[in-house]
Amino acid sequence: MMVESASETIRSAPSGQNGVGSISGQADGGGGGGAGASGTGGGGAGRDAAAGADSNGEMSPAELLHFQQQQVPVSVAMMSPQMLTPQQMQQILSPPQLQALLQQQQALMLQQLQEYYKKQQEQLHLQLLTQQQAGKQQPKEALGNKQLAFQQQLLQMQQLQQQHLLNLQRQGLVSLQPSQASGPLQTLPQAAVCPTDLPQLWKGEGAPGQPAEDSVKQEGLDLTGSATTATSFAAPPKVSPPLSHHTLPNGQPTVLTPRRDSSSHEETPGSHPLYGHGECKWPGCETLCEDLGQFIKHLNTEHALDDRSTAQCRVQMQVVQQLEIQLAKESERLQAMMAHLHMRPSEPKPFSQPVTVSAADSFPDGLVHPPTSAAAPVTPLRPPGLSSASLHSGGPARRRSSDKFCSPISSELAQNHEFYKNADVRPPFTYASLIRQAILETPDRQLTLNEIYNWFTRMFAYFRRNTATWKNAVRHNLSLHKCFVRVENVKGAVWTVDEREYQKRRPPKMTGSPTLVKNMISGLSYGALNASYQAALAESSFPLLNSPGMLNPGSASSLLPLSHDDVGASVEPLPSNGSSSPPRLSPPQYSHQVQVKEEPAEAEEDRRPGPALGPPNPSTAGPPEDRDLEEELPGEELS
DNA sequence: GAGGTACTAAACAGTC
DNA sequence: GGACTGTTTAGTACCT
Repeated sequence: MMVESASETIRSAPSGQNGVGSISGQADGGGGGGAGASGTGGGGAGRDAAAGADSNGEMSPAELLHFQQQQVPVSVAMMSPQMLTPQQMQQILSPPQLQALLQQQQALMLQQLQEYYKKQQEQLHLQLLTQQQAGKQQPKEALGNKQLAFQQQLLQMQQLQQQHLLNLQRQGLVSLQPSQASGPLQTLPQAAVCPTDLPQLWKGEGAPGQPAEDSVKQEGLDLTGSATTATSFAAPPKVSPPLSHHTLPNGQPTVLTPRRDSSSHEETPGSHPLYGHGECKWPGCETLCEDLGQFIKHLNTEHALDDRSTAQCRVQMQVVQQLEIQLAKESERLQAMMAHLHMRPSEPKPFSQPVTVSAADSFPDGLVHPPTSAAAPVTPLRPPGLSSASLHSGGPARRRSSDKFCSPISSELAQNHEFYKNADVRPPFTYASLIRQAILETPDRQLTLNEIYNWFTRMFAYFRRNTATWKNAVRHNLSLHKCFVRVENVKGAVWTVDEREYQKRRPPKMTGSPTLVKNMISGLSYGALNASYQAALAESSFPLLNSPGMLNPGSASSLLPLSHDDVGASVEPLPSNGSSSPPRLSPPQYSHQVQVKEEPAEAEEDRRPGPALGPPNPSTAGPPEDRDLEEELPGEELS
């Protein structure tokens, strides 16, 4: 339960919160991004802060940047509360005293910080308003440039704000609780730190001087980090800033490594990972050092254990995390591509589509699970409609709600065939439905027990282990459910499915069950990733969902000749009284399902490499055993 | 809480 | 005798 809810949260986070987090949230600036600052910044105060601007309230982009850069050292100085280093304070003060002092400083710093950024926001808004008024007499290009400059400044300011808050966080002055932080505070922890943010982040505090063009370029790149989710600016939509959105055709943001890191990270023995090509590779430094000794000296002096270095280290940690997520995504993409290239072109490839899931989404427990089969590499993806609760379920998993009532097993399997085949994930279907699916997938609708076993192991990586358990369960289900009919053959016995019995054992509960409807809708939302799946559901599920009882068994079967299975079965209102339906009215599947198998299982097994949904074998159509079973079943139903 | 359903485990018997 | 197949029962858990 916890896992599922957590993963749901995570699932919604990557595209939404992350994207809006650091970058777009900033881009929103006066709007949503600065919830703390801009929320109160709508007024006209802060004129003194705008003293650097022209009397007209107009500022050129260069002036804006200059203004902003001038403000930075002041803010840094203001936000550096400690005359003593934290280490010194720890030595002097006792823990309670330190705690009290920290809390006091936290309150003070937060107040100052909020006031400062509030002023900044107000000033910016004022300038923007002034410029908008003045821009009525100006060409639109000029207005666009000024607005762009404001946006850029806003971005820079908010990045600096993040840096400062990061500093405070590192000092323990600000606790970054996602729910309590105001404004950019809460955006930082989940922020999608695009690698291209790095130069800007590093230099935001340490390197105030930055060319305007570089700033524009970097901010443009910054936005690509969240370009897939939000690129909204506080500016009017008319303004289309010439920001370069480097987005791949598949929608993934381009991962651009920082320039300084574009060089290889070769590390020779005796070298330092932060030293290469004669310069310091500390983020944002690039100080030239002639040799390693000079670099070490530089490292100890310039990058000692202080707040700035620690904050930069923390940011670097976030960068690494982001890169790891990116790596996970790209690995998934690679796996899907490889799977695609090794499959028949006509075969459904449910995971070749770019499923954007976060790493936490992919790995519910945060770990990379080794493959359980040497031949089956784990594809740690969650198929649409599969809740995380059903992933890696070690014990008895109850998944009735997501089983037959909601998800058509054939569609699910067709969609996620590769997933279940490779991932050690228990399929969210009952044994009965799986057995039935295995039988119905064969041309002659019959399987021996061993073939059922083989189908399980072939289709699901999960069933490649604990064979005794699940095979026992399969046998148990075959014997327990009347829907599975054993037909004796000369060479053995085969199992068939009595569709009527199968549907009979599950009374329609779809209507009037909020949970089921909810689950089904939820499943449909996942299915939206696949157009065909959605279309199939639209044809089958939704009409049934909207108008229960409108379909009779025959029409339901005609919708999906082979696999109307669970949708039809779960919705079809079978008569409670078995005698009310004509006993001889065989469902379409049942009419041709019983055909005696003439060939050994292994040979047939080899001819069916996958979930072949081929047409029934005409040579075996209409055997006499069909009649035998039909004569046998009505009596069973009438009993 | 009752009833239905599903899963797991186990015992047992028959067959090969 | 062992493996496989099929049946049955019991306990447990989940859901309605």
